[in-house]
Amino acid sequence: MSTARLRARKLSEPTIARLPVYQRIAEGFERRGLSHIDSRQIGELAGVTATTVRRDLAGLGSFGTRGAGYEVSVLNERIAEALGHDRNYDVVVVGIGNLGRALVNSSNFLIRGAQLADLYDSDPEVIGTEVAGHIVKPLSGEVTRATVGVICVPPSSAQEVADRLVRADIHAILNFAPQVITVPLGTAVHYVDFSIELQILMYHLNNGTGPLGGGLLHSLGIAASSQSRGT
Amino acid sequence: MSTARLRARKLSEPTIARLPVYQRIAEGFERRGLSHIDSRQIGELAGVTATTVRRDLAGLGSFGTRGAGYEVSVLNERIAEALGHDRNYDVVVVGIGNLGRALVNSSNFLIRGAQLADLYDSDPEVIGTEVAGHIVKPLSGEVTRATVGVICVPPSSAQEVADRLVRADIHAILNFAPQVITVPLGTAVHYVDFSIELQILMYHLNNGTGPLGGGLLHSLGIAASSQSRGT
DNA sequence: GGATGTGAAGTAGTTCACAGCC
DNA sequence: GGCTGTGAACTACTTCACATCC
Repeated sequence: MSTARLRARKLSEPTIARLPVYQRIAEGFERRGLSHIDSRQIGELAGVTATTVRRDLAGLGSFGTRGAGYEVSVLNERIAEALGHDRNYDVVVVGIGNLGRALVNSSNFLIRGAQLADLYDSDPEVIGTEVAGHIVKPLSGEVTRATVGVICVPPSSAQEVADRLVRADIHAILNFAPQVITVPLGTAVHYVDFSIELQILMYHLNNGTGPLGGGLLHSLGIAASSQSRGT
Repeated sequence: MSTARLRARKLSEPTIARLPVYQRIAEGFERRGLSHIDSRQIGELAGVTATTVRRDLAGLGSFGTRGAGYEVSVLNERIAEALGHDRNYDVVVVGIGNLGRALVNSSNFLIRGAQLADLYDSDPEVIGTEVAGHIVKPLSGEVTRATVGVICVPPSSAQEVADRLVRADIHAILNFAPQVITVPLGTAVHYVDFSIELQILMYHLNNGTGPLGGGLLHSLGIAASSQSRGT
């Protein structure tokens, strides 16, 4: 592996959260047939300064061209590498209600490097139906071995589902249920809560000048990710 | 001026993003009939240190009791105030597909201070049906005056919908479509992108020790909002 | 000329450590 | 005893400014 060195670099959390944004921008340029992009353009679209973009990208190795910017195909490639998109992780989704359907049908959710392995639900009406090209399986059975498990069930059954995923030897969980779940040491849980962004918006509305009243065209809030210890 | 509420205090962005998490934890304690909670407990459940919790809460005024912690009802109240939950903002949702339905039916999305005003869709099959107690209106008509507009349509029509919301004098937009939209100065747009959290998870999987490989019980990531390309 | 990449400076956020109070 | 609230120290992140290279 000649590219092993890229793995070794440790990127800061804010940087990691911005890379997917840059990548989407680069993909847009690529679709439009543009071959180059510079840090100022990325910054404007991403809502951050050009300097921040350059710092972030410098962390992936120096692949920009002075005077010309970044080649979009290379940019895409480097970000994909950095984020582990060359890996093809299997993703299982549990809970095929509105949210689960929205996710698996989204052009956006399953990006390169993540592939849908299986869908599970407990509702007999849903089991056996086809969603996003997959037959929904009963939750009662065995869960496929996969890398990432996504929980889209109501909060009341989130913990039960988490336990099941853990039993299936899944060590990375993305939890969309508004419910704190506990898992054994060595398993990662990330929580996604779309009400938080609404609440942040409300805070700023309520307080006049935030990052938005300030007259900016748009504001960018970045994921804060952290961890806790438990039982 | 000092009679005014805690409004005046300016909270840091990371603090604002954590408050909704603390609030959910406090609500959980309240439901379980517990009257007090301390910073260490909140920290463990939220995935941050006890010191961070105390700093954050100190920003809302000193309402803890030394030796005993925080009274959950007071804690809830203070956070609600700080986030502007006493305001009752009207929220309109455009795009009643899977995602729109998931949002409006979620116990979680519409929190105190935000109330659903109207739902819109362009699909004749959907218009006129009842969702979450509201009759879905045609997007072709006039959009109700509201405080916050939520976009849940496919990326290709996101800009068009944004224009319409702006015309309806809405100055705060929450965009779930993976598409950068441009709005006039003075309008705030927050982006929610649930693939980002998955990508962060993948990065850490790929790199072994992240905030998760470190052997922690679980990590807490907060929904990311971001920005991508436009036009 | 024009844009990257990066030391140096500046700013924001977190953690330490402990005084203060219950 | 226990836990809050906070100055002080520390760490992380961002921005400035410019040397560097195409």
